[in-house]
Amino acid sequence: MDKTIEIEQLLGATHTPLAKLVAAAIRDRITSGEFSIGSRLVEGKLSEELGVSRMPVREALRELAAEGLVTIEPRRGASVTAVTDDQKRDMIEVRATLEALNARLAARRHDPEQIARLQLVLDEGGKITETGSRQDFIRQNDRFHEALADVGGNSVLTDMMRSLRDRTAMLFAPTSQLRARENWQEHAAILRAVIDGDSELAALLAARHVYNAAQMKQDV
Amino acid sequence: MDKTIEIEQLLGATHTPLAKLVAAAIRDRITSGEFSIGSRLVEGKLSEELGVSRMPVREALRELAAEGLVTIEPRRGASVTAVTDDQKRDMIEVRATLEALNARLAARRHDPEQIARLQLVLDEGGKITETGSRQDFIRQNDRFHEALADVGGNSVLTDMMRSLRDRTAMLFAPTSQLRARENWQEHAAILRAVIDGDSELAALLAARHVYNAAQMKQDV
DNA sequence: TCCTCGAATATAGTATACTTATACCCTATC
DNA sequence: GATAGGGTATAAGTATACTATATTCGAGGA
Repeated sequence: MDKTIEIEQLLGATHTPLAKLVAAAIRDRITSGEFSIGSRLVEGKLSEELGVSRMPVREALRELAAEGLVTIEPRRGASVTAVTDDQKRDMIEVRATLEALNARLAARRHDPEQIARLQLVLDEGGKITETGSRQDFIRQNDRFHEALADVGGNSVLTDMMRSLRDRTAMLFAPTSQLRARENWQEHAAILRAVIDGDSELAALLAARHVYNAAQMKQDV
Repeated sequence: MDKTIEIEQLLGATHTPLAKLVAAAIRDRITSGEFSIGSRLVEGKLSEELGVSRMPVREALRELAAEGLVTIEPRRGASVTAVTDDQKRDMIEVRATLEALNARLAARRHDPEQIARLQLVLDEGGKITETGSRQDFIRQNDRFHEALADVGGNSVLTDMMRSLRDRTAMLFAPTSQLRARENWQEHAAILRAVIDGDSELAALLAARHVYNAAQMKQDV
């Protein structure tokens, strides 16, 4: 039972609540595809596998339900959320709108220090796009969006965008080296608009960026 | 202990999980101001008061934390979320943007059946504004926004708007009969734009409506 | 007098045990 | 042979008991 040992070590090292670690473990297994869409997540099974009691597992499942990754039906238990095509469209639509708002705010606030940090992330990402692994790219992509959210400076918006990013992670995985490069060029264009203080352009580019990354036709 | 009896009755009547009922009870006490901002919500105390064990209370607190109503610090427990002025501004900004998006979508989709239902809610609300209690008004207001979200037809958006509505409930309580009447006139104007299929006007009115309800200057 | 260290208490985190509801399967009857 | 009803098994909901950590208050020394 590797997972058990792993969690116990983590428990010893950190003071993080078990539920958080369990949630992370389950989240991993879902995003990696080990738990396929619609499969049931039984509290007892998971608690045995992870070597903890049912309570932390239960809490973790509720947490993941709040994130939208799992669905809980009363007296029926938890299962991996099945995302319909409609819901995908909905999420992307909202995400595009929120990213646009954030880009607009970022261009307006125009905080030099945070923009410098964003520039740094962008430059790093340029290299990673060429040489790094897929995993590295995804992580750096996340960093860029997080940094851009910081420039925007709206904490509520930041949280919501992060949540949506997590929930759409599977949909947005870059399909090719070409798409990864395009993706990063779009980031650069957004940053330029932010630096220029061109809020409308920044908003437009950010929205379009989401649709492009989702490889969907934008019907606005 | 009235609350205890109340909950037990509900438990007998419905098959809703206790945690849901507990969450509702705590939510009520927070929004009604009985639990003031920043006050600690101790699991043991609440479980005693409500006549249930700590587990449902614990789950309820996590649920409320996910909604943003309470804040949980590891090993420190839960407290009523203190919302800073900055965060209020942030929430209103995001809410205005999302309501605008929804109104735009509603005007585009233009579903006659759902629009008819919305019209019904609007008409009812007109009467309540004049004769009903403050509580009735708040409930009807909620119904209108929920119905408008249905017309928009984006489920993800609907959930997010509901969450934001809950979190900003205190900020939006109508301060006067005059404001309540204005509020309802704004609703009527939004509906008209939706019926006309004028998506841009609907979006503009919806955003402005949020800022007006929050009694904030709109700086867009 | 104030600061620091430690012990006691309060409270969150976790485990285990018990209760209740749901689902599935088997049997009996039509 | 099919369907309805009951019984059993499985898993969620809830309670209680135990453990670990944080905070508070008091005592002792600087």
